[in-house]
Amino acid sequence: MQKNRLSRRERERLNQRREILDAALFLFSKKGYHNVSMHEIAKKAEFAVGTLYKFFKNKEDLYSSLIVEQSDKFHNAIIAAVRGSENEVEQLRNYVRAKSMVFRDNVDVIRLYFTETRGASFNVRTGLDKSIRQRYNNVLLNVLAPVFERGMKKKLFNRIAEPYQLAVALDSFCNAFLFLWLEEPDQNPYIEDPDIILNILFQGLMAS
Amino acid sequence: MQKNRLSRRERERLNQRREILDAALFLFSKKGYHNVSMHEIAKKAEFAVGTLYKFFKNKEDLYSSLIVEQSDKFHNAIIAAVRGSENEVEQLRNYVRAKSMVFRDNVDVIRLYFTETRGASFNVRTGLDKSIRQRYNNVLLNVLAPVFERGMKKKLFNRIAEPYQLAVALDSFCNAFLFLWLEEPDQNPYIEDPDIILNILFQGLMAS
Amino acid sequence: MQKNRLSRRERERLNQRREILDAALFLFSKKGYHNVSMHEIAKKAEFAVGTLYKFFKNKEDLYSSLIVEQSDKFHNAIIAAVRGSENEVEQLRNYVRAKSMVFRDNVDVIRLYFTETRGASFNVRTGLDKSIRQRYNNVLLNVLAPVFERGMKKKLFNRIAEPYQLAVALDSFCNAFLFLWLEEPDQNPYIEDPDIILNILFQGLMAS
Amino acid sequence: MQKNRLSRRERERLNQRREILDAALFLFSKKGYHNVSMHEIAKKAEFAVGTLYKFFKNKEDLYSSLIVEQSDKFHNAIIAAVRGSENEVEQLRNYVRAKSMVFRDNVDVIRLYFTETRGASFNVRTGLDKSIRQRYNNVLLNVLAPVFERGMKKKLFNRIAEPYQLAVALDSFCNAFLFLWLEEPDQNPYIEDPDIILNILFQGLMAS
DNA sequence: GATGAATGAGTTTTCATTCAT
DNA sequence: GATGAATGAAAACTCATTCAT
Repeated sequence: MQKNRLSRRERERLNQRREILDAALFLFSKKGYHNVSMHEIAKKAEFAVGTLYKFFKNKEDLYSSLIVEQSDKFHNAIIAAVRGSENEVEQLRNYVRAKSMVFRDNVDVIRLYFTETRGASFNVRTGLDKSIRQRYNNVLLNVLAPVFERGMKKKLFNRIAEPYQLAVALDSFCNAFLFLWLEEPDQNPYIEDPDIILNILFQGLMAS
Repeated sequence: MQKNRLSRRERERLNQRREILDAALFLFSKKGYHNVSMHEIAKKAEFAVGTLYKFFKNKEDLYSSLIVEQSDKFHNAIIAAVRGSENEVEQLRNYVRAKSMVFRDNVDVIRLYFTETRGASFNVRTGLDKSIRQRYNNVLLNVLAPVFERGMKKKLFNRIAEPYQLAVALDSFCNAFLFLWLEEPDQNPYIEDPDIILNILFQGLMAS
Repeated sequence: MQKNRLSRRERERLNQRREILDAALFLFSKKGYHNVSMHEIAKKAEFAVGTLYKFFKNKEDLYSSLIVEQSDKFHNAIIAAVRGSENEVEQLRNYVRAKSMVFRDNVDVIRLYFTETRGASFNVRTGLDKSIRQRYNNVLLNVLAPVFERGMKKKLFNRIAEPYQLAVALDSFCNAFLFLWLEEPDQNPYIEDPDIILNILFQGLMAS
Repeated sequence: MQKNRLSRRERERLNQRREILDAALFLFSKKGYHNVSMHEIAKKAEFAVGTLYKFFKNKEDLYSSLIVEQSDKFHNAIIAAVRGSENEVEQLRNYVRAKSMVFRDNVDVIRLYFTETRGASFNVRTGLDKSIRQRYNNVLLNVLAPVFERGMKKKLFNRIAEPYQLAVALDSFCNAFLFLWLEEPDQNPYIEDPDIILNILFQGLMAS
């Protein structure tokens, strides 16, 4: 039997933290950092304001924790997806598919996430944005780029550019097309079929 | 024919508006919407706070005007660049080159711009973000996509995807690579040579 | 005609400052620093809270200004009184008389003042207490002690102790007796007749 | 005769109370009533906050108990010192000596004590200050004044003032000079030699 | 009896906006 | 038309006190 069971106390605390973060996520993603007050979060989470401060040093800390947690969730889902296959082409498909899922299942958070990665994050004093950008860059560098690298070694892919550049390119594709989908889900079916996105890259990439 | 000359009054007003927007731009791009006060802007622009409200309905309006103005500047520069050539390949090069220039010359504003286009714009209640996204989409749709369209008609390009999709793809490339440059200007030389960016797309695109 | 007239604006501002300080003085002296809120002061002074912050950086600053101002008023009154005579014995009488007046006319502030000079001032982070103690020490050192010094030189006084020590002694007398009066005004008539206080010191001091 | 031994229970409780008061004393004397939280005291005393409320009704009560206890300790030490001799002159010396000791050995608490006796005690709603002032007045009235009274009867002292007035005078001397010592211990050696303080009073007091 | 998590009233401070001058 | 003093709602955060375990 597994031993890493938490005490009831600890489990309860974790649950409460969860509930606070969920409430905060809901509100932040709907109204943005500066338009959500701690009282609002407390009310939504059904706690007293003071309780929030037992879990998080201050508003900034709460927000950071939230963003880091969500980012990690996203990144991990993507990493897992890529590792779910041995075949490089399939790995790329999985990558696109996983990103699509993340977009689809987290519609409301995704804009928040992009504010911190692509946009101007003036919400928190600490370089939260930079830290998350770096975390994500690691995904590109250590997970996606190697797929291209291996594919090239196996002569599956033409070396039309450096692996890291291709990683950046594919990722940017996904973001761009998925944002289109975000805007008008009906007209842009990229979420259904990863190949729509991959095709453009593959034309030059695939060794005939 | 009446020259569309403005009265001294009008010119003065426009100048003042200009100065307010410049001050606001400087401050917003440095500290973000919520960390800049109207007093700060007034002081920087050397006007009284009350005066700001003669030109802009409120803080939101001032911010919107600023973003719209900057966006238009960016978009116009890009459109002009594309129209600077007759040749489709050259037009794509100009596109990339123009985007690079915009990034390079507006480093501080560019993040602000992306907050409103890619990230989560919670600064203003009105759908400023949506409006700007649409404006930019028009650039892709009416300026960049036709380049691909014409190139295909002329058999310069393979029809590896729909023109609009290619436009989105190329644009996302530019953004992604230019962001890398933003992060570490020294290691990422994309700004100097547009072909680094174009190459990936061209591999499959160019008719052999 | 005198030229140091202030503009109407400046006079008004000074008046407002005055009104704020008066309200604050009333409340602080009645309830103490920590038991008075900025809202309370604002209400009493009939201003909006925000206005208080136009005049004072923060609560601490408001309090400091108040205490420094009152202390200076007290000190100046005492200094002026001593300088009001040429005769050393009369100067000592004036000193006691002036202290009595200060106590009598500022009953409510006097405790506040002593909190900062004798007691433990934890109200303000800056060493306000030390600064005021030093200011007062200057009064003893530069105003009262010289009276004893001169009196000794003129053979009016016996040198029963160092001038500064006598200054400290006389002052402590005054405080002690005046506090008794503060406690039970009716039974302790020290305020009326300075000689009651001076007598004890004079017994040994006066050259027969 | 029943030995007034306490049960183990009671002794334990007293010990705990002691530890709480010690922790509180340390913190209050360092930071002042309003800058110390109950949690801080609980932590320092190594109890849960709730436990503090078993011993003291509330923060105010805890503070009052502390001040009263300390005051009594001071007063008793002084009373005992005076009673340590039969000779009136020696009794006055003992008084000064005992006050010096109290100051020297309780440097950190002494300011707190004076806040409650001389300054403005706004910490507690109840008239703690008044009650302590009265207790101390009893020391002057019932212990120190009688020394002067007896000395006068024995013709040791001149009747230069009423005994109670002399008591107040001597006490105020001590306080004033000991505060000087508190400020600058090196330059003011009053603690070493009680006669430095007594001399001024003695000049007129002592029957030649 | 002891604990310490939870509470929420109350505090200081900021800042967009107005309007008398 | 320009000014900037005045406003007061609203925010983040603290902490004495309670009470279920």
